Amino acid sequence: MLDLKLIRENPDTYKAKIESKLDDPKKIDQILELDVRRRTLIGEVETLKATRNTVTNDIAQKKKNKENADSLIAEMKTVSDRIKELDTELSEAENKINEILLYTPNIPHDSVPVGKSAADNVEVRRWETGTFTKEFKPLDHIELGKKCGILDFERGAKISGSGFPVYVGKGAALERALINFFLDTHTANHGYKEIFPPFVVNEESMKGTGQLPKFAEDMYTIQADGLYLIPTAEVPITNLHRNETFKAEELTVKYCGYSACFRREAGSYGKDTKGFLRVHQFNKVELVKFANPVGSYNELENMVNDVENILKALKVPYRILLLCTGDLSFNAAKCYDIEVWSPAENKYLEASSCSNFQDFQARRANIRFKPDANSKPEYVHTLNGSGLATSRLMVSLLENNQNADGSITIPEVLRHYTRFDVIEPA
RNA sequence: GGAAAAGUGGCAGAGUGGUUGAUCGCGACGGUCUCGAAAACCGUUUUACCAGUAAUGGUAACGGGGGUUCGAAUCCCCCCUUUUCCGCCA
Repeated sequence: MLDLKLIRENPDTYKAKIESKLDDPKKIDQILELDVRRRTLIGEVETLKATRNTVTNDIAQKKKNKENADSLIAEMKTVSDRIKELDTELSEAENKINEILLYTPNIPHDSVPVGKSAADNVEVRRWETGTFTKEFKPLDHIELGKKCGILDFERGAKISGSGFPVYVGKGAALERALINFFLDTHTANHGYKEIFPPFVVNEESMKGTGQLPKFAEDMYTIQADGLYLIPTAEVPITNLHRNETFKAEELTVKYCGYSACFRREAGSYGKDTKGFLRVHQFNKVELVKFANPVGSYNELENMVNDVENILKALKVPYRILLLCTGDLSFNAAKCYDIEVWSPAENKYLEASSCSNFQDFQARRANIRFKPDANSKPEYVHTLNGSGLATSRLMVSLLENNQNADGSITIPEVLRHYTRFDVIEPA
């Protein structure tokens, strides 16, 4: 959520920034109009409340002296009625402002390139060691999965629906190995504290991180209990500190956590439907940071490096993109996508995005810190990144490590976890 | 699922319709004393919003939301959370 005061002070900047994010700058005008109305109403109603408060004291005094206060009471009755009316109008105006703000995206950081679509994203760097150079035509991950008997999309569709893959045998073990490898690396080498969060959260949490109200149709819901299946561990982990205030010296707080992720992917039917490319349930280890605004952009760069270390260790070719304003997600002020190479698709697949949300989520979720003992609390900056999602990484991993006979070589760093070196065709 | 109790300022804990934003204590902060510290003593100590350059003034907030009343921390209704007991399940 954006800061109403800052909007009031710099309306033109905000309009331009919103427009660069391909959203409607008229929202800013609407907010400002409602804000004027709101402040007028506040002036009126608070004046009335002030008189009521003094007269009410007079009434109390008269009653104490056994004097008659009937006329004052009658007078205050009409004042109170008017107050009630104005309060209603006021809360209507405030609700409207809030509603618009909840649907208004974060504004991009100045270092974000202006652009209209994914085509305008800027490639920052590339790491190609391990690119597929073998002498045969690579199979795609679906064919490999079938050949080796490690992935079962058909039975997944039978028991749950399409987009719910089943991992079998060494496939399941490999999935588990990846998750453990990510968590161990981030906790042991990168200084994150591990969290194993609930996979289901309440509405407040979904609002706090910005999934609600705008993206309600993307969530799986548990209607009877008013709960939501999480689309990412970002939601429970960021909300751990909802309505809390950090001490400055506690920052940066760094968490990593595994969760299954549930996404309805409403409206994206027919797009990337093959195998793992777009699924309703997948596994992810998420990185979350609560940072002092002063250093938050350094923390973003560090987070990208943390993810890169994993890919380098796995010897998966990848590239880093800096997203342009038009491709930036609703919550983000700046975002890097990390894409892994799929030799069978002959393209890069998004496997991670690392974002700085600045105070956008912190304002919604009321997460603050005290710069020093005597100062007023300020909002922290929240950051998060996938470190990593297993499904698209699995695509790259299987395809890049396949051999001519259809077997798949396990990257060395994972063998300690899998306790096998190779997956043979079934 | 059933029953009971509780939810007040950083913490602890008073307060059952009228100057109560809220006694007292602890903590924190500032000061006196001291070479320094402790102790003691004095003082300060919530947040949000509105108006104002500011000093300051005003409004609101006692788990959340409604209601009664001229007036609600205090009365009524609904919800949430916590604790305890019973049942059920692991």
